[in-house]
Amino acid sequence: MARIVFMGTADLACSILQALCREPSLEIVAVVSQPDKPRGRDQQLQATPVKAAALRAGLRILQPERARDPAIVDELRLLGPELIVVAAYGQILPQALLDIPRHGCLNVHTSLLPKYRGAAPIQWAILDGQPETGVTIMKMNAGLDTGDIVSQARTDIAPEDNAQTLHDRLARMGGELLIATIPDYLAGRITPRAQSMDGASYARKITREDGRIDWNQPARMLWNRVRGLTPWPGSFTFQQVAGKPRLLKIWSAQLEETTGGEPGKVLSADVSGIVVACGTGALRMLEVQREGGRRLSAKDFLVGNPMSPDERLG
RNA sequence: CGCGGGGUGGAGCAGCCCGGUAGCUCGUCAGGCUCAUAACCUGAAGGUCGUGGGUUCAAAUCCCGCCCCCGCAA
Repeated sequence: MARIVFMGTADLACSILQALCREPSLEIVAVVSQPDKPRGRDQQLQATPVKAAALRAGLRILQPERARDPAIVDELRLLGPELIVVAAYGQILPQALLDIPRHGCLNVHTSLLPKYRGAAPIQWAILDGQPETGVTIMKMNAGLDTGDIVSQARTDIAPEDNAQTLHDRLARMGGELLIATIPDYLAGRITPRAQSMDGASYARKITREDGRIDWNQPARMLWNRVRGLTPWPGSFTFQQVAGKPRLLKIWSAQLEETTGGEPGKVLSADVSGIVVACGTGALRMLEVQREGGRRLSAKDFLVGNPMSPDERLG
């Protein structure tokens, strides 16, 4: 049995951890996750998804404030792992930590490296309108997602995909690929190859403001924005209600070939959706949610929240 | 106690501030009209107004507790 330490924090990492747990040839000697943080409406301390999963699995949990803390590096060294697997951990790991396992550290990254290194590869792949993306297993080095590639798997980005569906698919693929890769990797049957110099890009963190819809942009870009930022942070616009702007989140939409009308103008609003003019083309909003309200189909939304053609959103 | 919105027939909302016959749009059912329709007309069914208590002659409406949903923030 190979002794393994797992490091991860977000939901994605849970899927990876669970895949590792199902593998009888691996022994997970410890799980490292970020400290509990205030979350939710009440700002209460909450365990990270990975910590919760590790607790259920009865695994040993470490939650250092900083991974570069010498104390935690020493503690991990004492555990004597042959391999460390990292997924969506959220901190840069120091060389001293990377050097601990005999076989180094493997990272599961949800993009086809060297494209979309960094924090939000799934969202940016959709935002950029990429036809495909994938998952990469790499041998970590001190850089940000710059390690040598061990294995990759790709998948098409479908029109129906959003950041959630793609995330879930890549999480599953990542777990499967990792399980398939580890035996060969540990046996030395895989030679990691360096990432190509060109084609590299960086997927910076998404912020709430990225969700703001600018109706002057082409419909296709806004469509990608809606899909790429669902479910978090979500894209949003504003509707003027009684002279005050009211937040309106857009959960799903379709591209509309219709043209004409000033950007932001409502072209039609009925059971088939709310069509809004964009810089180029139009966007048909299918599911929306106003502040304080729940997520509704355009049909249900319009019943109690009238929206008239000529109205201007933004 | 981080800020804020909300829980009213099956769905979405109005009514609450200024207590006194529960309203609107949609859906459902029945009938009619139409070549036809997510169309139109007529009629009908369907609600302990989240929950517990209080104030009052009278509470969806005012006061207090509790549960649940959601936006911001993280």
